[in-house]
Amino acid sequence: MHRDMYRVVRRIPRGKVATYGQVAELAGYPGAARVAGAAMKASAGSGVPWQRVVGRRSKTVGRVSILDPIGGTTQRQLLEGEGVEFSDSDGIPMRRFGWLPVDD
DNA sequence: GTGGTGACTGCCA
DNA sequence: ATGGCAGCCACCA
Repeated sequence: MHRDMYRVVRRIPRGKVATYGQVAELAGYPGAARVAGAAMKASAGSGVPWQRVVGRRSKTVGRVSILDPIGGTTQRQLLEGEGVEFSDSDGIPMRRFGWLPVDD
């Protein structure tokens, strides 16, 4: 259920980001990354910090950043506002801003 | 109940 | 390193 996704997204710490696949898995739908995405778009206005959920290959989705086709600009703004830094070459340095469910 | 679609991901060319 | 194709899972028609 989308609610499960929301629950997971909501527990992402401020200043950290998670991938769709990660959210899907934690929500109880391993491999259903696409579903997570669908849930995100549906979450618009649901008070869910969807901006903290990004695609693992956020840099190469058909030649462009996946963060652009959507409300990419808005999302980026929000994330930067939380302290997440963007790299022009790698998008978001998951190595540092990737959310680890353990350091919750 | 069957078929098609998608804010994804991973492997192959 | 970039571009394309196939596989996944849940939801809507």
